[in-house]
Amino acid sequence: MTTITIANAGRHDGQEVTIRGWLYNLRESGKLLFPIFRDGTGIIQGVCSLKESPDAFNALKGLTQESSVIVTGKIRAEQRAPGGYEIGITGIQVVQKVPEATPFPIQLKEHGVDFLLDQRHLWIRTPRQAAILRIRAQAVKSARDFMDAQGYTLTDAPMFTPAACEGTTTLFEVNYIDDQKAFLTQSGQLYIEATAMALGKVYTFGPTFRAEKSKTRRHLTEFWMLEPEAAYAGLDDMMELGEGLVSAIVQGVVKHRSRELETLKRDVKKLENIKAPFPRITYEEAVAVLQKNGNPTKFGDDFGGDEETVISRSFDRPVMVHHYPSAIKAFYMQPDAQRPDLALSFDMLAPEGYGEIIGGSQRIHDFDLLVQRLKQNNLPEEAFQWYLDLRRYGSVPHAGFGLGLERTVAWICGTEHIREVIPFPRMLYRVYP
RNA sequence: UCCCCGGUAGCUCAAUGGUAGAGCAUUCGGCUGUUAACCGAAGGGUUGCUAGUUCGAAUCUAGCCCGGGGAGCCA
Repeated sequence: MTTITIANAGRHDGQEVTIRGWLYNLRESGKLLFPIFRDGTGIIQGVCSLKESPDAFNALKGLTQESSVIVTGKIRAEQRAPGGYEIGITGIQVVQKVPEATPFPIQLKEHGVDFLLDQRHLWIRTPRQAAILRIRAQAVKSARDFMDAQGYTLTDAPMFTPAACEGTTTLFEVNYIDDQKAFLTQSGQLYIEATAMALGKVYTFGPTFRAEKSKTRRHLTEFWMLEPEAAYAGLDDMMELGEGLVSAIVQGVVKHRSRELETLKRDVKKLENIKAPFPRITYEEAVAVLQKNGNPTKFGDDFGGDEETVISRSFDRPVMVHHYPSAIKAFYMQPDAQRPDLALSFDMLAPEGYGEIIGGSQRIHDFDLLVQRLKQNNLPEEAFQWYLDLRRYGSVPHAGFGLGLERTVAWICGTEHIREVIPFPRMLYRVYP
């Protein structure tokens, strides 16, 4: 007997097969049962009649949702079945029956956010959530394949750090060994600046932690970030890399996860259009776009969610806004030679109102300027000595950016909130399950 | 930290000052092509907590707790 996955059921039309999975739903119609099974790759309807398979019928009748089962039967094309194929059940083994006293809490209907988040360990079994997690995995694979093909080497940054990377955002403090203080990283950037000077072109990809009191659909306390850094690279190099990376991620998902996008009812045409080059506008041009749309933003203001939405809605592809004022950007960003009040920085804003998915810049490579900026930002110089070493020993112009994985995947999936695109979201006031 | 919204059965919601209800889920019964199946019946409630107003509070008031969305900040 061949054991198959439901996703491949169509290839076994007419064959007797085994499916190992769970009971997703059961419709009973007298002496005829219509169970729907899932196995993580998809769902398929089964048919079981009392007359033809009495043993299987009795095992299945009244069986509770999410009971684990091993089913044997014949695959056949069937117009009336969801998905076009069904399995005519000849045998069933119940691996574990969900007790009636404790039924599976997630039903085939709408549920509230609070409830679903409390049940996240079970929520991920639903077809929609499973599709999202597969798309996330594909996005990671496409991103890493692209970076590797571009000659970038993965160099992992530490999770424990002795000080802030940017000083402004709130850090999680942890007790390190023998009463030392340490913090959970908020970015691997400072460390990959070091590995970039060792290896040339590098990136880091892993979780980062921000103890910000942010309660919005775009924020997680723990999120994953892919950060490239390259020696002898400038702002334009990073914008080119960024548009190539995002194109590769989106096209990889479109190519390999069309079934999942269909499950999510995502408009794939909008994604197929996401190909480099992306539009680029300066900060000053972006301010003009905002003012034309009646937004009160003036030169020198930073953009909030509303502003990002207005700007990104003006384009059908991600747009890169560059040359922000230094005053509203991080201390380590290189000023423009012609316009010292502007930083060689850029943000990439995703379309459809999803906002910033990349933030990047060329870094300050001059020792004295960096020391000056540390002082201006009241950052402890002692903690940054190793970082300053990178400007003492063969300093070169270099640049990089950070891509937020969850924001990118949320946009690709079209989800309302980024909490759905990570298996177990960590948010303000929520660390369960 | 601030602003806005919410908390009623396991779940999704109704009841706006006068006996706390429906659908789903669960249990029992019926149905040979169902599509979140359908039909009939049953069990299931300290209306987030505390105090107050009132003859009477799920409903009005105050405080607190919990959750959601947003601002700031950021990916």
